[in-house]
Amino acid sequence: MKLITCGLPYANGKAHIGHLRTYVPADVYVKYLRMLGEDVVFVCGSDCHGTPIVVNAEKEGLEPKGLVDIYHEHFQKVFSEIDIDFDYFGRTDAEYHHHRTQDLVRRLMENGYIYPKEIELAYCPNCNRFLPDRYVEGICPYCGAEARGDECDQGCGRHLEPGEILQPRCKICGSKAVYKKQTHYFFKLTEFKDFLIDFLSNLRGTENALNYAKQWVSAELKDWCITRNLEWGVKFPGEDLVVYVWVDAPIGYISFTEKACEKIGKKWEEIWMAEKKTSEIIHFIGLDIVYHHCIFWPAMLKGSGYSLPDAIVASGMVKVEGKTFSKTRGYVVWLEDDYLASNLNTDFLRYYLVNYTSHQKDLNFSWEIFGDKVNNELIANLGNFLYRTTYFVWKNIGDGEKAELNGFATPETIKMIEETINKIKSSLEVWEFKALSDAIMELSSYGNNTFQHSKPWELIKSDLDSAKKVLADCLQIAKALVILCYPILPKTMRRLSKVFGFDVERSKIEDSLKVEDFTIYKPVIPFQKIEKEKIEELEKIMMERIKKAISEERGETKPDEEEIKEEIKEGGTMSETKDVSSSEKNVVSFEEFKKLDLRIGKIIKAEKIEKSKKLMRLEIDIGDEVRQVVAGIAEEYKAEELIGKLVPVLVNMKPAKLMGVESRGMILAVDVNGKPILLHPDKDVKAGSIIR
RNA sequence: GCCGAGGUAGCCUAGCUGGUGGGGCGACGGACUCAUAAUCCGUAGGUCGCGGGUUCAAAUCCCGCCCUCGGCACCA
Repeated sequence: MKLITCGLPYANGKAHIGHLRTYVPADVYVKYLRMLGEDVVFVCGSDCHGTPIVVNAEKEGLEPKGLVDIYHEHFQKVFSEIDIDFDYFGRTDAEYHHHRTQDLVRRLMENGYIYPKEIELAYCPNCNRFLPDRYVEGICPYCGAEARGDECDQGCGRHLEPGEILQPRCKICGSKAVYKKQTHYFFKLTEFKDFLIDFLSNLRGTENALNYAKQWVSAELKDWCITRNLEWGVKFPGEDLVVYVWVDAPIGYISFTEKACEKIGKKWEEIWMAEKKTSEIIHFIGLDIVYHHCIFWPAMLKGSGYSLPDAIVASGMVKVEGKTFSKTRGYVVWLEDDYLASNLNTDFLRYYLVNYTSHQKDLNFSWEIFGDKVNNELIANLGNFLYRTTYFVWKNIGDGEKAELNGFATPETIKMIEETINKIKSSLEVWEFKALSDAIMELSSYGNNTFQHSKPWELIKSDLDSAKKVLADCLQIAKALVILCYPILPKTMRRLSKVFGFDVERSKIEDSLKVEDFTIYKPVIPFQKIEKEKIEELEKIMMERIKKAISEERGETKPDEEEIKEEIKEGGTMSETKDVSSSEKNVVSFEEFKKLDLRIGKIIKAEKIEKSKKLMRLEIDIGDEVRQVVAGIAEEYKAEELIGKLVPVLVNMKPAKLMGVESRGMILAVDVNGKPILLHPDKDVKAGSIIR
């Protein structure tokens, strides 16, 4: 038995193309395994806990559950329309999931892997409560950017542990938060280091995932705070706390498997209980959650006696129109509002996602390429062959109802199909769905070739027997294609299998090799071609969204269409192209220059920042005030020699924090191979003198 | 800066135990008409990121460098 899972969608926003980048290949994989006779369980579900959901629900005037209901239903609907057929699509706020989570946590406690520790947490005196990570805003201790309590989302992107953030403020009322002590619980991740190194060396999956994970484990591991102050979530046993959402979310793989097995009559213990395990566990995830699946998750499972995953398959990132996927910047394709609303065949999208590039690589989604691929590959090659073959037989051999062809395929044809099947099998082993679908398209091409060169339209007039021979070969290929394409194009192939008088959903791969007589019922046109206008319409929708996002970002000027097209062509974001050098554009207007507040400052105090290699804390007199500036010059200059020196200062530099020290301004220096050389005015001038 | 993954015709890619660089899409020309102007045949298009080296022979091995993407790090 094999268990296949997909990373859980967070029930806080709508489904977009990024989700499908993982789910479609996983579904394709599952459908092939089933056709190959494997016993498969396929599960997924909504990730329902965590602060963002609580915050958003509050914003919408809903209970968390109410918000989750909306998105849970949305995801289910979208997945079923796109023929992603999970055996069970659960939700982590369900009772059975809480039960499983608590069981796992208890086992970890019993085995001594969880310990309490008093930590300082942000507390809002005004709201009179502890602030969960996402309710806190402040300064990232690593890069100095504005950050959320759990993650430096604007700056360096680092995960922040509770209590790490500097200058915390309450996100709800905006007032300054204070630190208060409270006991939380930690998972001894550090004890699993050796285990993880060993585990990862045996883990299968895509290299993109495994390489990352190995890199992380060999670096420093920290114990992991697994409790939070929140009402919404799985109660931590014996405390008025909730387990961290990243602890309970993956446990959904277990709890959803239980429900799935209940439904289809299998034993979930054979999958998930270490001592009873007889099955394989394969996780399909996005590249962004490799850390959780390759580090936290196996350690949790190991520590609690559950089974370990056998393979982690990570899909590459999604780009939209050549740009990094971004909901806020408008580079996104919404499944319901964009794709499903367009009434395009959902199989088209499945084909694109599977066939554009290797599963591990970044996938670029562009409506223009989409239209080209569908019209020129899917329809012109595959669709055309299926239709021309079945239609020709039905029209020339049949009696209006159906056509019965006495004729059998030749061994050469069977061999060709066999080769295709072998390619499919070997591609599945390494999760290469592009190679797989290319092999199928090759078979279709071979079919077109056979048809074209044998000229049945001429033979039928002179030599009916020869014509039938040719047609039998073509029909065999066509029927094989219906079967072999089904996992990728389920909707279409279900329809087409009826033309051949069988149900492809119940077929096995080997059925495509079965040589038999054919009966063809009235053919259907496999795919509807995509009109140019449709593509333009969809491009326009995206364009409008990007335009809106840019104007929101800029605050005023609205970019025109040409500008965006230009920008898509060039690559690089709007803001990047604005100030990044590209010969002509690399010209600064006087207006722009005026924005810089450059002055001469006098260094009145200097001291090296402890524990830092390069950083120097400076106090600089800039005329009307004394500024604290951090500069990376400690390797080149000693504190004593800096006192009294006049240096150029960019006064209105965005403030930042470095090594926990605030820096308000930036001193200018010459860069010689990365080493700073300070600049001094030619004559002695007053501190605060303007530079221009 | 460090660590990964990459850089092969306009785009997606195969080839990476070394031996005259394959395929698909697009472009161009032709053939055909059963077919959703689909198909089939042919042509053009590549300094295989750059520079060295090993070798009779390198996209393929070694060294250095550049660029892209992702992760990490004390960029101000």
